[in-house]
Amino acid sequence: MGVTDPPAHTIESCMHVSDVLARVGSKWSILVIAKLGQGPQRFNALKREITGISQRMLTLTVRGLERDGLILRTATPSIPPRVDYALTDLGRSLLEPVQALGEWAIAHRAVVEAARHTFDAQHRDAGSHD
Amino acid sequence: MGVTDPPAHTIESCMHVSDVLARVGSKWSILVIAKLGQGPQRFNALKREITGISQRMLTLTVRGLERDGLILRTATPSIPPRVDYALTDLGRSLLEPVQALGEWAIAHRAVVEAARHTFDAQHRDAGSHD
DNA sequence: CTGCATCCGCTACGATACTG
DNA sequence: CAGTATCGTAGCGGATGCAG
Repeated sequence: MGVTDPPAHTIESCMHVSDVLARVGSKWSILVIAKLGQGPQRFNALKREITGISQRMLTLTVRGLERDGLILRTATPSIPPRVDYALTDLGRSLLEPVQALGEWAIAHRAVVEAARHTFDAQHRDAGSHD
Repeated sequence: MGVTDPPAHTIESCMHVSDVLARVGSKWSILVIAKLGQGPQRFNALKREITGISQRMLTLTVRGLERDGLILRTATPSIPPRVDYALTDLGRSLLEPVQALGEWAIAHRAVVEAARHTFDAQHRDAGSHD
């Protein structure tokens, strides 16, 4: 097709970025990736480590991650069944930019919180009197 | 404060990262940030450029971004009213890691799609036939 | 131990209409 | 032109029970 290779990043490209960020943006996803970044983990190990996650969410999260080829699911057909999850090479490569964003988050966390506080304060009495 | 850079990334740190990624992960957010990265834009201009976004979502997105100090809202009290949105310094600093992640998305887009296809194919007849 | 299906509630999202 | 309020929908997310 007549591909109109754009000189810069198009909205279309941003769409794909949105898609990835939507997946990575799911709070549980990066927690799983971060945990798996420390080495392969079993299902219950992940559930135990990631406080607050439900079994359903963990299942859906790992399946989504596996579907995207970010993690590898290794099921051992034994009794009791053992399932290990590990980052793939693709997942590890994703870990880098994610960590970069993570460092930004940590570095500017205070600024963002302050901005929120300021915004909140300005909107508490916006249009109101004392 | 005692910045004793932690030995590794803790779960708690990841929580904050999740928070930021949750905001950035909202597909509309990065589109707005990307658009604003090209220069200040008016409300309708953003709505026109970002195809598919509703007025409600744009308002909410822009307000959330402003609340976090990522963008600056400049309202001109005239008839008709004119409101310009522009990236703050904080927003521009966020643009860097986001673009890094964006390049990852573009670079590995095909791989992810292939992984999805493979996963989908394997699960279409998983457990079926011999 | 792991995974899935169901029920149920909640919040996020989209379209419309109205105000300034 | 910019923004808000309301309504309706739909997908997300949590708890439970069951199956391999």
